[in-house]
Amino acid sequence: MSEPSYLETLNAAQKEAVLHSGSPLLILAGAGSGKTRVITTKIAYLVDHMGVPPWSILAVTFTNKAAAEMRSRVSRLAPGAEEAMVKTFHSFGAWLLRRNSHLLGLNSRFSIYDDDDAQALVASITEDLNRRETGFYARWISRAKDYALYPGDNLDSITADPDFPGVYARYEEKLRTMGNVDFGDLILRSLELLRDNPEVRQRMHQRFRVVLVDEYQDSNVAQYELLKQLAGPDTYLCVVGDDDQSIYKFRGAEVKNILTFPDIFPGTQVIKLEQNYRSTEKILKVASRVVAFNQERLGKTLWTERAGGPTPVVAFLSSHEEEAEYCASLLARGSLEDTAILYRTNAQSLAFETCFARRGIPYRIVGSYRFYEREEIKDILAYLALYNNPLDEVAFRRIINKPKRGLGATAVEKILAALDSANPDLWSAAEGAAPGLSKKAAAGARAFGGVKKMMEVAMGEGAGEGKPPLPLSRFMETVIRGSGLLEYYTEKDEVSSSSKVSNLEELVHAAGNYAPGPEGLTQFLEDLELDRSLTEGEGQDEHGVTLITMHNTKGLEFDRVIITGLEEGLFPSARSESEEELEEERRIFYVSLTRARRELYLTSCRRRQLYGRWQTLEPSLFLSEIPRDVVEVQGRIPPGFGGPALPSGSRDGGYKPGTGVYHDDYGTGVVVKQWHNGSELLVLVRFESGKTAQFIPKYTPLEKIAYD
DNA sequence: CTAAAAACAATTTTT
DNA sequence: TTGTTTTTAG
Repeated sequence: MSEPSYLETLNAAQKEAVLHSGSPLLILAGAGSGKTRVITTKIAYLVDHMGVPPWSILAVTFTNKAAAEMRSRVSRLAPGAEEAMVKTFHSFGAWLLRRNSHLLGLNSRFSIYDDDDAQALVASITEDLNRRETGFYARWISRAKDYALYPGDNLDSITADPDFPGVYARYEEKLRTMGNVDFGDLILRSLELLRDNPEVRQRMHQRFRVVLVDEYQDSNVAQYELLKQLAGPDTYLCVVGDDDQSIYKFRGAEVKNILTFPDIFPGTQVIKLEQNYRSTEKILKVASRVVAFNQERLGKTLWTERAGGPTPVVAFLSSHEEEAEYCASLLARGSLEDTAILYRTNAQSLAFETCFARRGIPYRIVGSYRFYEREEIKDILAYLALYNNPLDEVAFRRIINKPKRGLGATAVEKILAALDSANPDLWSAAEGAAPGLSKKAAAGARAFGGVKKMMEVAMGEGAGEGKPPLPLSRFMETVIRGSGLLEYYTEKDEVSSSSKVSNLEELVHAAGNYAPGPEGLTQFLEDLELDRSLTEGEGQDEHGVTLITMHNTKGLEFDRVIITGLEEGLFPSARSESEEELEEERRIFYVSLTRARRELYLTSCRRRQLYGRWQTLEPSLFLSEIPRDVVEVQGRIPPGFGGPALPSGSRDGGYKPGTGVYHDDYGTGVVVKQWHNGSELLVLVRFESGKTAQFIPKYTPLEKIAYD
């Protein structure tokens, strides 16, 4: 058979990766090395030339955007190959659970709880916890599930909180009684399903002969375990990733998954894609030198044929305001669309927004508003979720008194207590509990029960049995009006000139693409739950310079990249104290650097307003890791830059005598002396008040300030 | 129950 | 400084 034309343009390593077969394959794909191209070509080739039926191929990604991109590129390469299943890990889990809900005791129309819902569930099973605390528990539960840990397991690695195992256990119990799942369950319960049901597992092995995983360095332990279950003796397994671009540890991503892949799957062949097609040689040099400081890596060396290009610039500036001005002056030439301004924290965007608005420079901020997280959207979705699963207590609590029906905390408890065989669901429990409630509350409870009947009629179920279901968009309108939310939000919009009603209309519009009836509704809800970028908010200008967090740039590229805020405490973040965390910050830097095609600027400010207070900052450790001869330095060069990298232990030790500090109780003062007592650093400070005090900066918040 | 005052934190984020 | 949550007063 002749070679298809799409193979001709690949380099040797890429081609080898596409043609490889017969053993597990790990593709280590450096930034800009044509990773997506290889993976999509591989799928096309398998279908076109290896006789693999497309439906027996499973390709897993981490984001919906990546899945959509992959799907469209595959179908362009080989018509027919788009039959391959390309899904995110989570949507694959949902697909699997939906088909096997009976084996796991799930409601067949289960809903998927997001982080907010999970937190609401924590709140409902605990007492006297504020939002912060329930948030902690919800996050710990989610993290435990990332690591495939159950309430009975040793959870010390998650938190030392003694109440955590109990809260986690009650959370799980409640979730299972309701028959719903959270995000973590999409992976964890899929894993259980395959592990405990040999028939299901074998069926999957027969169905999926080829399993591909993209961005494997982002996978967590549960996903890794799921992958092991999915890989049968005859499954062709191929994972693609870059250990240097693993930047999601804080949400459970485990670099070890990719580092140890060859050990776990014996016989693995490793192919490295090291030719970079994106950046100039000079940019790559900066990136390579910096990331080489990391110990925990497999080690690759990116190279390129793109010699020449402008020398990367390091600019030392006096303040964040000057930083914004500096960016603005750069933007005076070149294209706005091809430029991105990167920062570590979202709060940093403000200075740029202010400056650019004043100067009339159009900009767009990536990833700020989320349609799905809006109050009115979540409200209406809660009505639908409770319709689909009438035991969904989280949805119930959200909407029972919204709009106001005169049902307070007492009434809610009475209704929940009325759940029994006569009133097996929360709608009828509300009606059943009515006689025991105050007159006003009783009327409200009956009205609430009535909403369900109205929904049934529109859906052609229950009270509406025999009638054809309304189109889904008409059904949505019925719910919005019948629940009373339309009136409620119309009024709110008038008072606070918001546009909640039009957001609801947008949701109705989106429902128009789905089939009428319960199946369409369930699919609609699942799509919304799993893809929250689906209906991005209005946003600012579609064109203009891009303002974006470093994390959000993953997978993107720009002609010109400006990385801002290279200061100790900001980037690397003050929160990253261990060597491991510092390495993760360095990978974030690496990802940021490798986004640039041609021009690269790095800025570092001497002073910056943080949390409303001016702070003096030292240049980032990372700047000292860049060799002087590969960059051009602008501005006043601070001492220490350009020398050997500082040992990481001394990063925070800078309380030289004369350093200005601020203490919340004592006020401003000057360091008199600093010394070490064993491993602890101590400082003696004389305050303006005349008082003198001694601190261990590690435990006492002392802010360094400019003192003159 | 609402509105005003006080207290309190404040990375990174997809599913 | 900012936005949010909790407390308090009415």
